[in-house]
Amino acid sequence: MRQSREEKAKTHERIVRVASQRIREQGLDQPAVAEIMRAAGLTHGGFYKHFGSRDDLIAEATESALAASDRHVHELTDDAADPLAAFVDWYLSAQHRDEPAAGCAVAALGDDVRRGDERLRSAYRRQVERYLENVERFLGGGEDARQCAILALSALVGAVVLARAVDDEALADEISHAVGEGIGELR
Amino acid sequence: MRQSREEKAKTHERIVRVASQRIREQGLDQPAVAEIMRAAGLTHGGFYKHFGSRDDLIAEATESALAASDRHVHELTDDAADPLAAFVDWYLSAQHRDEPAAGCAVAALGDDVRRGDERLRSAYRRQVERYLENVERFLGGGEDARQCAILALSALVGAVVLARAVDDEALADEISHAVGEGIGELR
DNA sequence: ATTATCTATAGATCTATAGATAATGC
DNA sequence: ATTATCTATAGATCTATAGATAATGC
Repeated sequence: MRQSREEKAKTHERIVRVASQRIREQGLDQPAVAEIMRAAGLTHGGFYKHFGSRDDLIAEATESALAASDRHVHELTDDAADPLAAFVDWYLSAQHRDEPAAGCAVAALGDDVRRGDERLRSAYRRQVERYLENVERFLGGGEDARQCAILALSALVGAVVLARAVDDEALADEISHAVGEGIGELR
Repeated sequence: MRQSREEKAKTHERIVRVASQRIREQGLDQPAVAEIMRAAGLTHGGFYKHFGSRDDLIAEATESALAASDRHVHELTDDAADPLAAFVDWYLSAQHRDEPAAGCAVAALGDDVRRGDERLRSAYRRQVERYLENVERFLGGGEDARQCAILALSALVGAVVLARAVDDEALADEISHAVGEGIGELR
């Protein structure tokens, strides 16, 4: 059953990708090693030839999930006529709200990262800073652009956290809509 | 070692109070029954005379934590000259940021409640609605007061989630300050 | 007699490791 | 010969239960 080194590297990446989705959906503590390996098409025994510990995988998967957010922002906005609108519309969309596994790790993992170690919190901060740089640029870089960017990002993250947690889709829609309107009026 | 019924009711409340602090600090999954009981000054064996299951305690503790937020808002604002400022200043304070165990459960448990059952998500929604009613009232109840209240609450929750998760106190302070300024300009 | 709490433990689950298997690459 | 993955399991931890203990309240 042994595979080549190239195959092993692909396997490693597949485990990380599966884990980065699972942690956004279930949190950092919930997905078991065996479950992640099964989802990656493997048994749990080989896990420790890829990672020193479960914590190592979780850290790598968290970093991967956060980096994916940054790539996604650039894909959405690099060629957009209105990059701020493109970013905000995605962030507040029902699809993003309903698919945390494929969405922003800053919104999906905030509470978990707070309780995590330095590596997790540092990666989280770096993605927050990248978001702020992007939103500041979208806003045109005026005098209070950074303050506006912080307000906008906080409102976006809060809106997604609230919209996902409440058990009322009409309220979730109302929150997303109101925050979208509010951010539109910031510039 | 047996105690009276009145004592038992007090014990029950003490377990719930301890649990409501632990879950805000550590999340819904982390604190073990034995750990909560130890923190309440008991052994784990008696737990199931108080609660049908661990999930029952977590649900009761979540409801208790959310209700505590509502009481706290009223204590802060009922006699305040500027209720909105009193609420926002508390919410964005370094003390609130640094003591999640005693703070707002909407910010501390958003990601966890999303993954939780109907009872948790319903209690969460009710507290979100109570927050919105209060903030709407603080804003004077104008035409777009509800939309402003949603924007303000989202920004507050997002700011606390971000400020707690990043590993840079200067950035955390900057986030809190910027969101406070931004909300001040809403009215 | 009842019952609130305690000690002890069964059963389940999870991380991590040991040793076997089989394909790679010298 | 090396090593990527597999099967099997040790050791730790957690929920939930069983039975013992001792204070309450009829």
